[in-house]
Amino acid sequence: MSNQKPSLPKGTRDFAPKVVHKRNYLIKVIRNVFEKFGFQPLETPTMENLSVLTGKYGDEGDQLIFKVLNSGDYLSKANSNLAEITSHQLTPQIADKGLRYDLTVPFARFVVMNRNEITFPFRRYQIQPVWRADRPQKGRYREFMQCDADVVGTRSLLCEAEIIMMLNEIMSALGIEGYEIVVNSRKILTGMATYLGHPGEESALCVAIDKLDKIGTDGVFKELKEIGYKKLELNKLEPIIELTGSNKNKLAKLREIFGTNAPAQAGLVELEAMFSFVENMKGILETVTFDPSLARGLSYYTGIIFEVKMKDGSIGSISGGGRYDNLTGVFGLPDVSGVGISLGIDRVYDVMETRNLFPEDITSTTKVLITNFGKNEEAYALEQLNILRSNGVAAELYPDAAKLKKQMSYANNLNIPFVILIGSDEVANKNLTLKNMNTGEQSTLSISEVVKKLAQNK
RNA sequence: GUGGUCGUAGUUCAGUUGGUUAGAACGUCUGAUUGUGGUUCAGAAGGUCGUGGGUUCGAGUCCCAUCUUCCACCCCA
Repeated sequence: MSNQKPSLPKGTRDFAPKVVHKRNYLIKVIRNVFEKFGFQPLETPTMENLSVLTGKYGDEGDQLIFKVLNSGDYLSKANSNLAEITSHQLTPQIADKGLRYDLTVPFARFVVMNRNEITFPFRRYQIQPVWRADRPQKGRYREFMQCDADVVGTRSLLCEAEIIMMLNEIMSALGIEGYEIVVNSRKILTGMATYLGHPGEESALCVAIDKLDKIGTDGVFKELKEIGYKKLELNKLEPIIELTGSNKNKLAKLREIFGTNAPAQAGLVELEAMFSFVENMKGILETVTFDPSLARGLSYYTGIIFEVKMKDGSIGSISGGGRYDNLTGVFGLPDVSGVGISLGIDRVYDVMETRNLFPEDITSTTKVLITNFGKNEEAYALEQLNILRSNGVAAELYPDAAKLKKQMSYANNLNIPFVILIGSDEVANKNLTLKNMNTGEQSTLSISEVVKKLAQNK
C-alpha cells in the first residue's frame, strides 16, 4: 500500500483541544443567554430530504446545498440517458438527501411536523453545524457552526425587541465592543421599490443598495441604472439612503418622504414600536442603527431584519436574522409568523481571538496534576487522586515516573493551574506539596486542605 | 460557478539570472539541574521544496495539469 498524504476537504477544519475549549466557552455563554430569555434547545438531523431544502434559499442557494448520493445502484434507477441531460437535471434523480444548509428551514419543518405537540408561541434555540458548498474565504467555511434562536407563533414585536436585548447581552457577556446592530424592515424596502416607480422589484433593488457600504452611492446608482432606473428615480432614492442623524430622526424623515405609501409606513411603525419596547425593558439602543439600505437576508424575510457587524469592518456580519411570515406555509401550515437570528460562532471566534478576549483559564479542564515519583509513592498518590476526583476536583496523575522537569512542563503547557508533588517525604508525613503554577507559590498541606482549596478555587 | 493568487522543517518565513550538501527564527527533544515548569546557556533531531508530468547536462527556481490557501465577483454566518 502506497503512502497517502492525509488531507481535509476544502473549507473544513480540525479543532485542536485548545480551540475546542474556546469554542465551548463561546457556545456556553451564548446558550446561557438564550436560556435566560426562555428559549428551549432543539436538534435536527445532519441530513434533510432534498425536497425540504430546495427552493427555500433561492436559485443560488440551491446550488450551494451539498447533496448526498443515494445508496445502492443509483444509476440504474435514474431513468434518463446520461448523454442527453445536464448534471443539474441528473441531481434530483440520484440524490434525494442533502446536508443542512441553515437551521431555520429544518426548524420550520420540525414545527410543521410537530404542530400538535408544540405549545405556541414556541421559542427554540439550536446550535449545530451547517454546510454550504461555497468557495471558502476568510471567515467563510464550507462547514461552520450556527447558533439560532427563533420564536414562532406570534406576531408580537416584543420578540424583535427581545432579540436586540439578547444580542446586546451576548456581546457584553463575551466582552466584545465596537459592534453595531443594524436594523431595517423588508416592508420599507417593498415600499421603497414602489415609491421609486418599480413596484414588485424590491429584490433587484436590495441587491444593489445593500452594497452601499462597499461601492458607495455612485456605484449603487450605476448598478440601478443598468437595471432600468431613471435619473429622476435615483434622485428620489438619494435622500433616503443618505439619511443621517438619530434613529428617531431618520424614522420621522422617512415618514414624511414616504407619505401615503402603506408598506413603508407599516415598516416604520413597526420599527418605532420595537424601539419603544426596548426602551421599556431598559435596554441599550446605542448599539442599534436603523439603516434603510440594509437589505441582506434570505428571501423569506417579510418584516424587521437584523444584522450585527463590527464597526471596524474586520469581518463580514457575525449575525443576521429577521421576521418571516410564511416559512411554514410551503410545508402546509400557513399563517405561522416567526422571528429569529443566527449567530456565526466561527466569526465571533475570530473577533474574540484577534482581540484577545478569551479568558485565560478556559483552556484546561484539569485542575491539578499529581506528579509521579515511582513505585514507592504510587499507592499513596493513587489514593489522593481518588479523593480529589470524588470531591469533584478534576485531577490526573502523570502516567510515568518521568523526570520532574518533564512532568512540570506538561502541566505548564496544558495550562493546568496546580501541581501536587508526592515524593518520599509526603508519603512519610501523610501530606501533600501543592504548587500554584501561576504564582509559583508552594505549600505543604493535608489532602482535606487541598480539596477545600481547589474546590473553592473553581 | 467566474477571474486572480499562494504553497519550502511542527509553525512563521528566507532561498540571487536555473548550478555542488536547501537556511533562519520560534517550537520540539537532550543536557547544564537525580524534588520543581515559565527565564537563560549548550547541543541534537526534524525536508521526496503541495502532488503528478514536462523542459534542461542540471529544477525549490521555468512550463503544463491537479489539489490546497487567500482575494475579488456572486452570495452569505
